[in-house]
Amino acid sequence: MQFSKSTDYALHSLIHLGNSERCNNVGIKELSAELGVSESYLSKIMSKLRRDGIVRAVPGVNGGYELARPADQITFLDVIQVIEGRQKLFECSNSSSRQHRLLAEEGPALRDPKRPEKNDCLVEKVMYGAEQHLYQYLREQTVQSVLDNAFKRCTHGANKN
Amino acid sequence: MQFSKSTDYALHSLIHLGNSERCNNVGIKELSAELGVSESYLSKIMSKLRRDGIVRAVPGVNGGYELARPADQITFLDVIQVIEGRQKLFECSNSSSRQHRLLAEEGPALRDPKRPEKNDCLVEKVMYGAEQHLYQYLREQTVQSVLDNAFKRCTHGANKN
DNA sequence: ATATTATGGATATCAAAGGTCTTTATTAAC
DNA sequence: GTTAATAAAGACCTTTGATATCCATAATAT
Repeated sequence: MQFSKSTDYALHSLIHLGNSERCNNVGIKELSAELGVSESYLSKIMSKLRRDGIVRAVPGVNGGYELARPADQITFLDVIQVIEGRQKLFECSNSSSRQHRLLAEEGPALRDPKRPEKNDCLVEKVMYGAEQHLYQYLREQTVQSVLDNAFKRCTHGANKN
Repeated sequence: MQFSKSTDYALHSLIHLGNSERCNNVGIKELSAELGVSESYLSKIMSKLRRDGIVRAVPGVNGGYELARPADQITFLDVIQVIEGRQKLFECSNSSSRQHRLLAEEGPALRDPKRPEKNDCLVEKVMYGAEQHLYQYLREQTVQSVLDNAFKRCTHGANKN
């Protein structure tokens, strides 16, 4: 269970965009040189980010990418969900097994006839909690907060001058 | 980014073991029938759990598996780390890129010569935080707590009698 | 001894990640 | 208008990991 390299590339690209001057598009050449990834592969990732409204892109001479909204409104969760997809972190693969009938048994009379055997898996419930915890944290982390951290370290170092 | 089916199988198997009588081994036949997975595949997963000290196994007639320690001392994190491995959730793939030299630059004089360019990635730092949050939650969830939940629901339903 | 059960190795299959190349569409500058 | 630069999209390839099966071996109770 690991985040993909694509997520890595996407996050670093966005940080670079957030760090460069406003109203100044950054081309795929610059980005790919910056990250050490091929232009063709990185451009696929940027296209995904564009389709999801994270960045804007203009083709043509002097074209390139820029953030589609302020850096403090682009969360890590946004980026991760674009790149990794939006499936649940965990899905029980055998909801109809005997174990679930036993563990989830509350007496047939109590069963809601509208939701026959959905969401009965207690393991899934726990893991869904894990997902919510993780997502809450990732929602609080933004492109801007990373830039702020970097800046803090710079000025901290510059105090000596 | 999703947990594997193997993790699913492992967790459900452990819950079944925790739910069955003490001093009574459960064979791979019973487990695989319970979960609807092949014996050969599930046995590989159980072997992993055994090598990591989560379950005990005895071969031979009437052999099988049992929990190696009390169910409240087997956390979800334990199981996940055995099955999914212990790599970090996120590893920066380009720590030596220009971006990191820029963002992590605190002035050459401030650099710790012992740790030249390790752990300089701010994205990795954020994601490490995410990992710690997730792990903290998963450490609090045990095989026993799932069984308790199931039991609570049963007695709750049985109140009507 | 024999039947039963777990273990480990070899192998097969399939999907997804990671990556390249080519063609097309769009834009600025000349 | 032509051209050079740039993003977009699709076809394709390779590698890797998850999932799974099968067989031979070891251990154990009866």
